[in-house]
Amino acid sequence: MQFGSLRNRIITSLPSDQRERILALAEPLILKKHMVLFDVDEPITSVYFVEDGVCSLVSVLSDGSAVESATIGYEGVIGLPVFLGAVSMSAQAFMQVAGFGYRLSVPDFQAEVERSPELRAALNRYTQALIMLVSQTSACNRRHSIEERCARWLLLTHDRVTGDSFELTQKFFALMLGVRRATVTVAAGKLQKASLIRYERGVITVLDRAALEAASCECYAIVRNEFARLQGGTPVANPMAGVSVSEDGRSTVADAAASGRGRSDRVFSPSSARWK
Amino acid sequence: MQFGSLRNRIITSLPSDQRERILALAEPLILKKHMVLFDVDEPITSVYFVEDGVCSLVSVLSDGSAVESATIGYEGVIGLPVFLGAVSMSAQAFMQVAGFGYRLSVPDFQAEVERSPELRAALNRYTQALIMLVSQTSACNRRHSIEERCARWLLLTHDRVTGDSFELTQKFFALMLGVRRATVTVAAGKLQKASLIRYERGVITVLDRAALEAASCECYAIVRNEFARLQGGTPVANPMAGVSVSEDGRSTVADAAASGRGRSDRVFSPSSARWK
DNA sequence: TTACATAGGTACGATAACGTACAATCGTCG
DNA sequence: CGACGATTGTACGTTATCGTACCTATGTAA
Repeated sequence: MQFGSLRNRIITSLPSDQRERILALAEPLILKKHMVLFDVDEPITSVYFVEDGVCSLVSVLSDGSAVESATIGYEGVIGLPVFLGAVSMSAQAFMQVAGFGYRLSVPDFQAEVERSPELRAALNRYTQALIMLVSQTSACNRRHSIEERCARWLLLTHDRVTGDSFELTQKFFALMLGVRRATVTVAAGKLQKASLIRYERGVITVLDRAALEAASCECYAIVRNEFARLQGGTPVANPMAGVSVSEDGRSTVADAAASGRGRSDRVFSPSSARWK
Repeated sequence: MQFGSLRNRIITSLPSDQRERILALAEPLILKKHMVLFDVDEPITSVYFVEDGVCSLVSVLSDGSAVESATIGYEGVIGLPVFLGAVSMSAQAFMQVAGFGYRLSVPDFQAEVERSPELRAALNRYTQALIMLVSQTSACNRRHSIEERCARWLLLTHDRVTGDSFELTQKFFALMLGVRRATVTVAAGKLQKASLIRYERGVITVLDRAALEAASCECYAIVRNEFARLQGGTPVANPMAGVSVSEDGRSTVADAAASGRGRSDRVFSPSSARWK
């Protein structure tokens, strides 16, 4: 991946004249490892269109710990709060895996948003995708095992970087997943022993992507499919089809809980509480 | 709270002519308990402005379990995916605590969005608030104890309903927090023994709000303050100030992790990795 | 009045992840 | 070259929460 081979999905979705106008205004720059693109409650001064690499959006807790709520790569943009009318956010965005991208000053960005309905539409769709990503990650963090979440995270990252290797120490991996480093060592160790990945002093290599997908929870596929649907990639059959909603398409979580069948029950009942 | 005493923050933020136009188009309706406002991957046909009660946005997992990623009340709207250019979402929205609100058909809603910059701005700000809520909830779900999360959830709900009592069985409470019902029984039992709440056959009563705030994690205050900041309520000093960011205002989570000090370290180091 | 479903309380062994600590290896820099 | 920091691997006792089951109380409907 080199400068010039544009792949940022927001920018590439624009008509060519707008694309070129933005690129003329934007400053291409290397996004170094751990570079902070915006910080907790500090004014956002630039908006970044990632081309390569992975940026982590993390929520910081008062005990000093932090948990990743989203990863952002070439499919998105860093600085959405500006688009949404805020000047800052109670979260931090920093580069987890180094790469590069384009930087636009907030005034330039706002001017482009103002004059381009296509840009607004692309940002709106990305916002929707981000909400879905953060929601799914939230549920995943609560219910899925470390090993599944490791695999999910590696897949999301692999999708966003060039090649099969990227820099990531277990310390940062643990930070992202909200667990101890030692927990990551064990979980990633299992993936390593099964030859799905290789880990060596801060560099991780994906060896068997298909097996990694099998080792991950459904969250990866759900997220990938939603992004494809919203950004026009290749949609894949939703893995939740036939599971979360029964054949009549009217069943609900509320019903499943209300009807007294537990969370491991895979078939929901027909709805009765549903609004008529 | 009666029909007529408008308090939905999106609608009340609009100029009076627009407010009345929307209310003329909208259908007031009772939002019954467990009514499903939109469902996983099903087309969203109406947008709801909540006036009273609480709607839960939940992610459904393939084992049939579900976890709440956001609560929505009079401060927001159900159907944001439509505003953001999607027709459905891989999540379910259903009334957790009954109430009432206004319903707008998707075409009417889209027409209003089209002609009102103020509505778009309000929806944008709410979208930003929602992203922050979901992110914070995600981190909270991963790191905070059940008791803290119980308290947080009760406070968020208490803010959105009329009076100090509302209907909520432990089964649904557990569903929201992503834990077993028995776990909620124990955690809520502690809050009850301490006289912070009272629990009786599906009705929960907040007895000591101040103590409940003390029992909750910081997430409640962070979320409340961010909503106030974005929607023009009464901002309160951010409880994270001085914790997540050191005096020079340039410290980062990345640095805290990179510098070898653990997650329980409350002071972050000055930044060196930060972009220059 | 009886039967039944719903709601909440409790128990108990199982287990995933925790906090902490320490050792081994490797790279870098004085 | 030698010291030190960074990275990974491993261990051990602890703890929060799990899965499951069972009991009681209460409201509701036959």
